[in-house]
Amino acid sequence: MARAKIRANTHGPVIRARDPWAASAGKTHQLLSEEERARLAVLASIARFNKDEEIYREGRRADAVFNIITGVVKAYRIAPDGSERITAFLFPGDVFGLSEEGKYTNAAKAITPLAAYRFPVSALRSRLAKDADLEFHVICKLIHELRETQRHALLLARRGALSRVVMFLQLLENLQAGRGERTVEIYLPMKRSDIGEYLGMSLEAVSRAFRTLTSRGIIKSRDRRHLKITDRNTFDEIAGDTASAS
Amino acid sequence: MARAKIRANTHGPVIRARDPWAASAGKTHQLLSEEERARLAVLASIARFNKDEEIYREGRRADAVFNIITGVVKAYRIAPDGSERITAFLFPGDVFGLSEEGKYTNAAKAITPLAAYRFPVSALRSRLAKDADLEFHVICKLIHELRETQRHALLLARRGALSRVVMFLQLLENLQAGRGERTVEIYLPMKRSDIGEYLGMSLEAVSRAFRTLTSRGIIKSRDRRHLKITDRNTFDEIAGDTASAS
DNA sequence: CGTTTAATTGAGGAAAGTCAAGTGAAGTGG
DNA sequence: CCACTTCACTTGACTTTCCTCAATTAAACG
Repeated sequence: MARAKIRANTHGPVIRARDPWAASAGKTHQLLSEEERARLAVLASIARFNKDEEIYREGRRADAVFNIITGVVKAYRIAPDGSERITAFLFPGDVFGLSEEGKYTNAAKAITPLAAYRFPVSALRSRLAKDADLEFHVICKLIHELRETQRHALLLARRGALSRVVMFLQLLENLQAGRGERTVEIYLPMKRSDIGEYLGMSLEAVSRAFRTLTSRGIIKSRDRRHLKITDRNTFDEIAGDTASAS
Repeated sequence: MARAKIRANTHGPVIRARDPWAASAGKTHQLLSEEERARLAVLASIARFNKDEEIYREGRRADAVFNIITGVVKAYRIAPDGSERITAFLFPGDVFGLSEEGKYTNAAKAITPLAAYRFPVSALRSRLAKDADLEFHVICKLIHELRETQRHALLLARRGALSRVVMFLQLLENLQAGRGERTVEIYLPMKRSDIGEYLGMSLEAVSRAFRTLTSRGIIKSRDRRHLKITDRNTFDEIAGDTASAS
């Protein structure tokens, strides 16, 4: 972990995405060349946050964009009734802190200890203006994020609680695979309530869905954060789509 | 209508979005300069489609990107059980046809008569590589679309049918306002079933929601495609957020 | 080891989905 | 121009599902 951090630190930012044009079998890869990473690294400082530490709040003046080195972030909004809605979970290689009219559109909080590059928007903007290649990579990353968000919307359009949870597990599995990690076990870095807020359902419903999946022998959990898929066929059937696609 | 078409045709593509950095009071504006429009126009041909005509299918090789001149498009996917899920409605100034691994990620169909610029991806890519300003505008548009999609996800996370329908109407109203059209009346170019598929609920539920809103005196419909908001306070209250924000 | 926070489980009620029938609108052909 | 056919939409009755409230158990932290 410390090792990985130092490596990333030394070589500069990593932006992971799927190429919108070339075939890549669902794998994400690093978009930036060594040279680009170096040029970007000089703009950035490294920011660290503790678990559960707030990074920024919705509506605050957006002065920086972040790129995750290690750790997991949740992006969320507070509904007028005080409830939280999670819009995305962000992992190493992801970018967050995009703004609208100069203000952050969601809040962001670290849900694990976090290390991230911090880019002042002004510096980043002028760098972008001079570097068409880099701009192109930003476009690729944005298209990638757009797809992920569409996927989230697709998930939320699902009626059944089981479908949603299964799609969510698929999502995590794909992300893990995309980062090149082992996928025999799925790791859930977030709480049940966070899952519920991401899936648009109560945490009780999430809990019940896990129980149902376990009792049907579809998944098996080592502890509350680690589980294995023991019946892939039924799993994919509940998900209802051909897993790896998109 | 014919007039607008000719104007757009003469001057080239229009890409509407909110600026991610400057304040713009929720208004979208044209991102491209006259010069850029001219440079883009030479790459494009104009494609026309009839109402209900399919433009492309999910998974097809993505050879072109489109920019709407007039008309409305729905982007959708067919779920494995045969049901349709609408991911977005697209209006004049919007871009569609983004791909992943060289393939369209959704299908697209015209829901009104449609005129659109058609850009071959190869030509567009090489044009982009030479034009940093244009790339920047593409980035702005993508960020804008990302927000819209997040908004859609946020909408889908809502529990109540009324909330969803009201948020949907807000969305249409904002889009109309952003395009500079009159907003005394909201125009719904799509069918009830399309609305249902966008909102993740049955068309019956949509119908019932409209009835409830009408009977409570919150909206008043001239016909099935035109309605007015007669009680803005209650309307915004049901939507639950401060309307114009984001 | 005790306290706090996270997660599970159960019972009851509200809400939307499904099925099915009926009404209204639009487009077609005589 | 009108009758007929078709498609879009509305409305009702019934069923399923998940949310809410509340009580318990399990895990994490000092």
